[in-house]
Amino acid sequence: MLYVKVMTDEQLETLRKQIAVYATICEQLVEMHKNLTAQQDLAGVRLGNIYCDPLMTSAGHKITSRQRWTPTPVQLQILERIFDQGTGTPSKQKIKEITSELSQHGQISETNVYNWFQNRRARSKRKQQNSAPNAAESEVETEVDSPKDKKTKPEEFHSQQNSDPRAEDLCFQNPEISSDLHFLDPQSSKEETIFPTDGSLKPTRGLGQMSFYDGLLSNPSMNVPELSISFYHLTILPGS
Amino acid sequence: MLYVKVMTDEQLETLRKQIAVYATICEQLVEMHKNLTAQQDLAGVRLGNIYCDPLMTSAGHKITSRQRWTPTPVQLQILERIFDQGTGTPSKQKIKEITSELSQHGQISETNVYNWFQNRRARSKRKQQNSAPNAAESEVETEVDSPKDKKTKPEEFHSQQNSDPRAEDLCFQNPEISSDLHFLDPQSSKEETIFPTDGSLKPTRGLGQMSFYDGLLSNPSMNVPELSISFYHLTILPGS
DNA sequence: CATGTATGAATGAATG
DNA sequence: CATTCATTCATACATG
Repeated sequence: MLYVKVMTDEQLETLRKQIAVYATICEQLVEMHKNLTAQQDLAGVRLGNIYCDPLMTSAGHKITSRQRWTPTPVQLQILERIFDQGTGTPSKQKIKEITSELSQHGQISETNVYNWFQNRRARSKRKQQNSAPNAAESEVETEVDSPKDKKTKPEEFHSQQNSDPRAEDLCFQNPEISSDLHFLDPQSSKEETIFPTDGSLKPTRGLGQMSFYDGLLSNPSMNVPELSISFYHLTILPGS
Repeated sequence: MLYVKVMTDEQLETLRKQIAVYATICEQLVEMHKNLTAQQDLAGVRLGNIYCDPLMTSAGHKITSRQRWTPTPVQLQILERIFDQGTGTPSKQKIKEITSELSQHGQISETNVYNWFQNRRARSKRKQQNSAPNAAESEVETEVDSPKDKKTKPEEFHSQQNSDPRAEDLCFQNPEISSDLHFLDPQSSKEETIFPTDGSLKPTRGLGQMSFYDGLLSNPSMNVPELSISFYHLTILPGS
């Protein structure tokens, strides 16, 4: 069963504007901050580091944990990008290069990179097979910026929705999805995107724990993540 | 002919996350600024702030909280039983079977089952070794448990999807706002908003703490908007 | 309404 | 690669 969200143009427009405000705010904030730090230089605080967490309480023991490597936002971004480029074979050499590059954005080892790719691929695959059946016109799946979305897959709907669609008048009965639903051809005509930018930030998980600078100021391009969501065009034909 | 935009759950989720990043960035910037300024005109004034909390506006929509799967009593019971049977290896195939069975007692997916066993085993083991080996010198290890750091993290939106338990029969659940798409089932309107409008998304964060950015954030044109876009729920019944 | 706990999920690393 | 383990995160839920 296909299951989607629908927006009117008006809603889309609103969303677009609202998000634009966010982008603006972020840019401004960053700009302001830069000026500020430029003035007094220091600002040593910056690399606040994540896991320090002085609030750890319990007195006595310090934060000794943290053995597991955790990619910083930038690193993750880069990794994802590389991953998307399809070069599914991170050769030994490649690994070294990547590691080298990523090390500029934080602690990292070749093993980390290796494992990352290993896991990324495996999970990406498993996720795919799990949501395969539902993919009617899978190609329509615009890349929504994402490589392979997270684990979230359209919950298995208990199969039994086999009964003939009865509420035809109110429903979208679609004997053949393609006949009732006309998606914009993803290839020929570009679909609409909220923002035309390339955007490729995958906020995989809370960023709160990572050094903010890793994600912003350390980033060469020093920019706020761009948003790029594409939508399908759904044309509703007068029901039968 | 009606004409609307369509989003899949994946896309919606991506959008949600991406926007969350903006919120996080704003929050972090504010936090950083706080640290910076704290160096120069430390302490003092800043506390004068009042918690204007202008963003807490909270339109108060009861965001449909459907994220984490929660096993029903029956399901749990079954799971436990299977677990006790010792078959520590819920093979792929077995998972399917179990899932299939449990689905008769409520929404559930293979992933859920998989995770459940994974966690069950792990925790079962940890508990065991946590109480048994006490005889040994536990020495310094006063707090074996999880550090449970209290780092103040920005809200993160998890939401996976899955959604209404029973949407198969109706097709278009439409929120009130648009009369555009009015041809469907007005009775069961289940509107969804991208974000809870309770302000948790805003860079606001704690109470009065931003002094420098107050102006910015308060600027009418810059004010972070309430991100609340409603979507229609469009369910496409499988053609026969 | 704040704080603590149980637990579903995400993910780095290890093993075959 | 395919699976599995271990650790950590974040939220649901119970408590005072």
